[in-house]
Amino acid sequence: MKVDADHIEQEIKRQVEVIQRGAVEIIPKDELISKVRKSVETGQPLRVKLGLDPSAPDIHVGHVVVLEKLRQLQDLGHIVQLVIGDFTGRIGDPTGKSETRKQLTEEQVKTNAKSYEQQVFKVLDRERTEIHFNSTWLAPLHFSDVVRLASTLTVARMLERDDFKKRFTQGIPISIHEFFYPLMQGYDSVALRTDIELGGTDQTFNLLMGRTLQKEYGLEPQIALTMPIIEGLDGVQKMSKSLGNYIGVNESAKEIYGKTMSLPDALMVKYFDLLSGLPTEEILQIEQALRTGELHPRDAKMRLAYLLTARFQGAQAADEAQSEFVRVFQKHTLPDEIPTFSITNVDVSLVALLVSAKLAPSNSEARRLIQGGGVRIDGVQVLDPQFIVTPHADMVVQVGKRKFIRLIFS
RNA sequence: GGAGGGGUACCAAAGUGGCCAACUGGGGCGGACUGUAAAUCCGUUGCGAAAGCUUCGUAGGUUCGAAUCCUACCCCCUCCA
Repeated sequence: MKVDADHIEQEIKRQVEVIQRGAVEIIPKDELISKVRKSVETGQPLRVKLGLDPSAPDIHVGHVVVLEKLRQLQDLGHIVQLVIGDFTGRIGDPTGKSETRKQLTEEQVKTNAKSYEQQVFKVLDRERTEIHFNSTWLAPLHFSDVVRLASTLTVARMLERDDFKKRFTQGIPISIHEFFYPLMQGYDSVALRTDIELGGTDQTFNLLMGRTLQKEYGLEPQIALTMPIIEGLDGVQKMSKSLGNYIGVNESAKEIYGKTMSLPDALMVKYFDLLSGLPTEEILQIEQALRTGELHPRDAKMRLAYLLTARFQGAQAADEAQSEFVRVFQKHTLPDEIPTFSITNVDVSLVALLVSAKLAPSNSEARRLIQGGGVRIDGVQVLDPQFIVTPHADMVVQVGKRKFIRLIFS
């Protein structure tokens, strides 16, 4: 009897430790412990929610930080609830700070959901994942329900949220309906009886909203678990699609490898921590070796790039990407595979060729590239914007460091 | 409902009748240096081979000539109610 009790205590401790690792905040921690306890004692898995924006089905490694944690929870026996915010998406967001969010049709939502599944299961366990669409419970709500929902919050409370506060004080518009997004997300947790909700630290407010609303509806409040936001390729701003500083899990092995290599050194350890999947001790070793100069930062980064590539595109693709990288960027030889571009065997201006091969967006841009020394033919820099190309088969045209085409005759 | 301020390129921000395809900074792109890192330096950043053409919230108007002046409209912000 006593042995059993010890065992349970141990298991609780183990689970809480795993859940805690790498997390920024767990609000509140003692409730997490009691939820885990209940789950261990009853054998009832916890329901762990993650909301997804239906309009942007490209998962990047910033999301993976959170997915990774979800996976760990699954491995502890818990259940993941993926909520696709199709209702939110269908309303659209006319004031989205980056760009007007388009309203999505049902068709698009479906396609995007498929795409999510394909990507998300590179990390998550399909067997322990439920997929929900929040229109299921949000669409049938009456206006009176909505008002009731809204009445639980005050404007002052809403303005506690960082970006609202910032925009408010800076005089940047906030539409009333934006206040509903946190409410909707919180209501998802009510509908699904969520035990733990995950998100980046920028989601803290929304995650807490779930707690507030659950209490309001007489449910046990969820735990908010936040994970660090990872900086993108520029090393400064958070990784996001709209900033174009991301590494997507669906990108080609070459891209993933190359983009990882272009990360600022300062970010390496963080990436190792949150994304490599290596055991903590090993990461500490790498960190140490980097500090003492024992390990060349380039080699550490190559290791990281390899691990990430292998994770999303498989070991074989990672091998290829790595040798390709060495060949093209370290030895400056031609890449293994160069996209071909077929032309007829007549002289063309280099400018026209660059544009038709999509190596440059416009003639003017093409000319600038040439004058700026960014264009090579068969490895030889061409500086004359009037240059006329007399093509031969297998001629290689290069723009910048990474864009190549090989000519073939049609 | 009233009063005032404002909308300029990817972003921020100058420009208030010709010298403006539009200062400057950021970002992007290209080059040099490297480890496709960072930092630094250089070039470039509407289209067009060029003449030139289309751009400064939208639509009209005044003028030899407008981002700049006028009219209407749309949008944003602040204060008051």
